Amino acid sequence: MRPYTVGKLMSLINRIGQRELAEALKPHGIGGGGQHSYLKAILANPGMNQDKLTGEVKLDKATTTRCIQQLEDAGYVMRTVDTEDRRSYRLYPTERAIAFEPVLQSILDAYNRRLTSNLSSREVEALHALLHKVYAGLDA
Amino acid sequence: MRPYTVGKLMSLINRIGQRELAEALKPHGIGGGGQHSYLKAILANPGMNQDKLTGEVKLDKATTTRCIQQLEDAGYVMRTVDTEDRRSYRLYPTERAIAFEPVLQSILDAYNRRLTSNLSSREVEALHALLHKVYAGLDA
DNA sequence: CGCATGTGGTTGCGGATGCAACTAATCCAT
DNA sequence: ATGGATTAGTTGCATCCGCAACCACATGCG
Repeated sequence: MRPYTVGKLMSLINRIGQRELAEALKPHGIGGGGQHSYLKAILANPGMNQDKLTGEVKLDKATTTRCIQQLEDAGYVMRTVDTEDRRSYRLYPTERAIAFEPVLQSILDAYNRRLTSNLSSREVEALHALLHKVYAGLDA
Repeated sequence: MRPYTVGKLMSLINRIGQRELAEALKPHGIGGGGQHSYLKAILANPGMNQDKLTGEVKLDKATTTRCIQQLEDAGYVMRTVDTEDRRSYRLYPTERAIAFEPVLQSILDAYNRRLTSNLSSREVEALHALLHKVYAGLDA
């Protein structure tokens, strides 16, 4: 009675969800994938360099380079060379990004609500805790 | 330090998991992504055409074309033109695929066990049920 | 019949992402 | 200090995937 495994379900949910989220962000000039994660991290922690950011977002540093490039082109992020270490950049949100933050948050909230629209708040909590455990197991 | 959202957790888990699964399948000439899903579906239901298969696996029909192509090249799948409808192919597992089935199943089982290695069997059940609900909500 | 419509499958294109190789700057041990 | 590791970031290449345009065959309606 279980047509799909846990792995397959996550794969399906994720693919559908990512597409919907990308669709919601597109009108704001923000591409799909991790871009919104990067922007959120920069808003929460201005001045970070790309390496730290890569660690926050848990993607590849090459992906970081490309997403930051796109966010910069879209006018959400500014990069300045770090005078302490001229290999690295310090990343800051632009005015546009700061003004956009509440909108971004509302889009992400709506997305997470949609993901869990079939679940009671107790179930959401349970799912969250279980996924945390799963992730902790993989990370090790 | 804010915790990850449900959406982000699924994204993280899925990315790590897909990579590991692809790694486990590579020695057998099976690429990552949905390829194993297609092979499993063909083994379970020989003679299907690609359209039905696309529905089973829930991916795009273009992706089906490419994955079947790869499975055929790797010697796991044979295609014969359907004499009833010459537009479509009937898909069959090769001897190699049939011999491989138990191995494939063990790899997928190991993957799902690894995903849930931090969870009790009761928790696995709960996670499974919750993901089903989430998926049902998205599908609608 | 014959053309319009529908359907199975393929291909072109673009986006996302990881790995590996590379550049430039920094750090460290001698 | 100086050469070898290390580190921040970039780029090339490969894979995966969806959408849309397209082709060939099938079906249905007049």
